[in-house]
Amino acid sequence: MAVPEVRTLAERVFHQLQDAIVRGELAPGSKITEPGLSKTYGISRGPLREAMRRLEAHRLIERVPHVGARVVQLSMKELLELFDLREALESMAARLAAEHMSPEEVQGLRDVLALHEGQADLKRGEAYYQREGDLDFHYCIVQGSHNKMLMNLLCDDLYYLVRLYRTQFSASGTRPQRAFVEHHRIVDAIEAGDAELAELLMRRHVSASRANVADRYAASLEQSASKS
Amino acid sequence: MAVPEVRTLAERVFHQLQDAIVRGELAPGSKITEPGLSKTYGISRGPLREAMRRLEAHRLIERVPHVGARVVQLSMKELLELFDLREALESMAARLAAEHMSPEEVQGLRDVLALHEGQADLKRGEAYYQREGDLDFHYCIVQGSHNKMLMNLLCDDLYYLVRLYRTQFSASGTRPQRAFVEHHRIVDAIEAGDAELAELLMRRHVSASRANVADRYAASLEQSASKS
DNA sequence: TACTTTTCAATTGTCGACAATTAATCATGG
DNA sequence: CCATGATTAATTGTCGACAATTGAAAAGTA
Repeated sequence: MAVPEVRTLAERVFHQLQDAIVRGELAPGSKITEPGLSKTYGISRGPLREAMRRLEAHRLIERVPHVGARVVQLSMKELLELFDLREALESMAARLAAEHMSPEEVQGLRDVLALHEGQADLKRGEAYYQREGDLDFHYCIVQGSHNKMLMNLLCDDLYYLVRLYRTQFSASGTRPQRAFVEHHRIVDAIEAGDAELAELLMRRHVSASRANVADRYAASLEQSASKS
Repeated sequence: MAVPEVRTLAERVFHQLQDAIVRGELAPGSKITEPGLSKTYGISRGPLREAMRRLEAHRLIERVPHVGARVVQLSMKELLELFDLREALESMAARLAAEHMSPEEVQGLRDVLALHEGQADLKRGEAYYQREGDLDFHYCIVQGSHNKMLMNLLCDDLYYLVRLYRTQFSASGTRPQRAFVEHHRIVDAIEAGDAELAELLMRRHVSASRANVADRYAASLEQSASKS
């Protein structure tokens, strides 16, 4: 993956903080203070504030004037809303990808799937790799849409939020295997240039993913209820 | 319209600059410098840079490290991409609105249309009010979706870009009248709770709007070609 | 004259200090 | 003992100055 050249301190700290949040080192909902981070990362508050502004723009932290900032914490309602957005946007991306992707790009997609499958064989049951690979797949399709606005929206804004909650509600049971199959069907449709089918399959794929998350959440609620 | 309370200098200047850009006072593509704006608005570069970061987040300006910032300038390709995004997102909003809007909210929508129609009678032919009213209408429906993520995306990010190019390629010919009718049909579908129809009508509505912009652009190209 | 190199002015990036606001602590009175 | 109000410590907002980088103008050479 091409690491973007970092030309300023603010930019470097932005990426460091982004990583820390997505990896869960900074827990969702936890408060972050400027003097604290300033000392942690060894920079003054100026560039730190710029980094925080960018995090706010990407919706990874929330700021209140004169009060402070805290790491974003999505409710289940909001997490499901996020999936609804993905359904609308990624199905559109799949349609555009089917219309505009070059043969080379399609081959790249197949490579991602192959790599992905190899990892799944190696680490069957470990959801972590599966989910990262899943996101790579979706990332490629968005790129294939050749729609700059859509790429910005999904890759720069929404996917970081998705990654944040990836570990918490990752796919379970037979879902990973089924997701594999769905991925292949989607690539088939794109390769065939069948825009309508690609759109439909992607819509169903994201919708199934959403349902899986909702089910796991409901299950976790029942479990915690039976304990008390 | 509820003006958000401004609690900091950076926030105030952010709104002032946002207005200046959307109203066209700062031309698309024009370069903006920190010392310049700092003197214009009578604040130091600290809060000004925060305001500029927020403008960048909303995609109203573009910054390059160590070089500077300039007001965003969409190519026709990007402008049409923006309409594609709206088509996907607003059709989704219309579907959700049909499912979740309360009778009071629907009445509010009707009020907007009535006000809108009165203005159109008063100022027939003046596209400015028409387009502002149009955006109000779309704004209301997004609110009616009750999807916070969707509201943020459309109202905070995309609509400012739409407003930027509203004057340049506003509806023409019989388009405003037809847009009126389409608006009413959409509200009818929402009031009837017909989510599928509302989604379809909104998709067509935005698509027609997009086609109108593309036509006007093609026409302006022909005109400038015949001149030279 | 055309091209390269050097210099320099302007702009952006960074820092530390001070002012304004907030939230928690503590004292006071009921 | 609880509630209310003042005090204070901590955090955020703002400012001006200095350092680093860039792009262009100026000087020098083939």
